Amino acid sequence: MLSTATASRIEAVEAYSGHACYDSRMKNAEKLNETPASKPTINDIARLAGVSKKTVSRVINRSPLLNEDTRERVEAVIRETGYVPNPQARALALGRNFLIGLIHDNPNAQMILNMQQGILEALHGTEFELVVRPVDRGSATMLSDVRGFLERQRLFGVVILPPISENDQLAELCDEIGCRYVRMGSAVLDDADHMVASNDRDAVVEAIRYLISQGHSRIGLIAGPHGFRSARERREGFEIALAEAGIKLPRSLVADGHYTFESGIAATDSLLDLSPRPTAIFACNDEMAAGVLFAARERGLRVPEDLSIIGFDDTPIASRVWPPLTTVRWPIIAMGRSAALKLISGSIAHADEVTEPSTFFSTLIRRGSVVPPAKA
Amino acid sequence: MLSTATASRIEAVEAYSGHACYDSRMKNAEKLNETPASKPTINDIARLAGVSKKTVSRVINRSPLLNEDTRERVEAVIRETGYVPNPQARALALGRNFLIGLIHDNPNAQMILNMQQGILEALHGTEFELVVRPVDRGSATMLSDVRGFLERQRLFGVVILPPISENDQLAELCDEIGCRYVRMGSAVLDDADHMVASNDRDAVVEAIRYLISQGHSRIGLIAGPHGFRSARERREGFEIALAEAGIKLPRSLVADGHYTFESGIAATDSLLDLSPRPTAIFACNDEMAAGVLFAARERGLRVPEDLSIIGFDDTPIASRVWPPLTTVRWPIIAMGRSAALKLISGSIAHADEVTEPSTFFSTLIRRGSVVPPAKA
DNA sequence: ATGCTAAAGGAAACCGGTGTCATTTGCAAG
DNA sequence: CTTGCAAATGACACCGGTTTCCTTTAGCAT
Repeated sequence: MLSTATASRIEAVEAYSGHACYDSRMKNAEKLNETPASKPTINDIARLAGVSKKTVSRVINRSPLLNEDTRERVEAVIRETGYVPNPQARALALGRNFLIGLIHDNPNAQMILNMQQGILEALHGTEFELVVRPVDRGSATMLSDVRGFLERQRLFGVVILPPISENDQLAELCDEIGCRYVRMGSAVLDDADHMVASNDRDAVVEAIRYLISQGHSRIGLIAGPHGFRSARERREGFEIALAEAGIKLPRSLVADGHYTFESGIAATDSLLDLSPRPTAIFACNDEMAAGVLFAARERGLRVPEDLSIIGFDDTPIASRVWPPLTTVRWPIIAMGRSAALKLISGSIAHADEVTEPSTFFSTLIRRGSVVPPAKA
Repeated sequence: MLSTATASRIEAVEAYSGHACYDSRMKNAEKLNETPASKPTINDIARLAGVSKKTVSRVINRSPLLNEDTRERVEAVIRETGYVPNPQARALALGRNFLIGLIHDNPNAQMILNMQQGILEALHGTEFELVVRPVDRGSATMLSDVRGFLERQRLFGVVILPPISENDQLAELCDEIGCRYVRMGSAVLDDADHMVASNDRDAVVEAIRYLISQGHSRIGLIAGPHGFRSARERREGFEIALAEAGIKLPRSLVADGHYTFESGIAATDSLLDLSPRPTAIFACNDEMAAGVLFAARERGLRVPEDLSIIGFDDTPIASRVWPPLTTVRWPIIAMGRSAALKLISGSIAHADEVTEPSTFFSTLIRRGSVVPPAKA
């Protein structure tokens, strides 16, 4: 008798040391347990419906092998009790979670958040939740970090955002672990089941054609960072459009950028030092385009009269500066939604035969930053 | 014998109907299972170390009741095998997940993302993951949505972002369910364990004092939406600063805004229609301050010569417009980190006695959008 | 030596689902 | 009237941890 009391005390200490969280809320939780209102389990449903656990499980999972009467009886009990299956138990039994991971290494907040929004729209009403996971592309342990994350959490699948999505090793890792994945990108990087792409190159061709149609021929380019697929695609679009118009430009009209505001300023400074200077600049993203505007103002240049500007992404900044920037909009939210649907289709009821598109098209948004060049 | 084969086929159908996901990757997963490399479980560790499951569990949970020899032996096996406890099994046994939820209803992408960054910094290296959950504050089912989310997922805790954090019912709901929570806010809304606050009011007092010190006395205010605590705090700061300087302004110098760019433009239009018009405008966030700048430009006003502007938040837009905006910066990332640490401290090893601050201080960032007013 | 206690560790139940396999029942064919 | 087979359902083990409770062992006073 005494030894029993002792043992209890011991284990109390043990528990305390384990996860020390004895605050006031614990008491509330205990009270909750006392009430009969604690959540019903599959056993409760089985008992109330007079069937076995397995039958309830079959109802939950829409097994076609059930008698209609049984199904309806169980469903009635489920409705009455408000029963919801415990996702942790399901995850354990299935060896797989109902979590979708979002892996990104991108500095563009708006892009990530729009992507999240699109994914969450697709996940809404399903049992899936979204887990975010930023990674450090520079880190030597990046791959093993992600591996640990995927293996430990046993995610259902992941959406990988650019630019880290361009890393083929990451995709291979997912394959190896058996984790579904969808990569977002500026061009087709993988097969249709694993990829959602925008057509950056075509969009840039359209943008540059527009500049040319307005009479520009000395057009500067602020490129994206080396090694980024989006940077390559956008630059190729630039070159294609010039080539088809028969315009040949000196190498000096192409400046390097890093997709940052500051790099946009620096690149613009070098471009505007040229003589004759360009009458228009295409920056490979809006951050840099905002830098172009900023740098132009610092020099007292008027935009668009003295310099036309086009950006890429249609982030909020593009419409908030003065003048608002002409830019390329790509359907981030729709792409996020599509990526998530690709992952979970087959696991959700109403998604029979829905094939999500893999390529999305961007559009040129014409605002006030482009006019014909001043007569020289 | 035949009936066995039949049953197998039946259950195969059953499984198919349940979660239909028979693609090529399934095969990979099966192959993985065949390899001996499949993840070790607590049973493997127990066997290899020659102890019981419970002892391994005690090692994992740092029970003080263990013999040092035993602990070291088990830890050695854990290291060798690279064993990591299965979070799903733990979640099931403990009745609680190792997931931190982020509940928000905010349109400000940069704020949410910075907050995520701060939280993830705190979570890094722990077993916790971050699950994001946007809610619709207008929706009638908001509370029951969140309830379902919390109960189903059995989250360890949640961080609630403004403005939804100001909803007391939400906090009560967390209490009732027994889910830890921390609310972020512009003023103290709850006790120190459940709250991380910035001092918006004081920050605005400082900003307005600065305008006054520059010689401004006709200062317009673009307020935030009714019902937002941050809007109230910032407005009070405005009034306090004017009162202490003995400045009395007509009611017409206060315009309503909704924290959006467009509402900033509209409010500015009404303020600049006044005669005499204000020489400075304080907008309660940067989005609206950008709207002020935009609207001023549309009228051909020079900023800052004809109109000084101060914003609030120091979002990227503040430094990317021309002229860059003087604004108030609050330490979002640090606050996010602190919120997460408040939640998990006690459950992580190295967090003994660390008490996280509950109030954070904002600073005025002086850029180019404020100069003394032109002599009238 | 004996008895008592505390420390250390193990056996088995449990968390709430799913998978495997067996059983019951109904019905058509032989 | 069996026999054979499919449909419907159930019993039970299992997923990988934690908790409860019990046993073994060692140390110490009597």
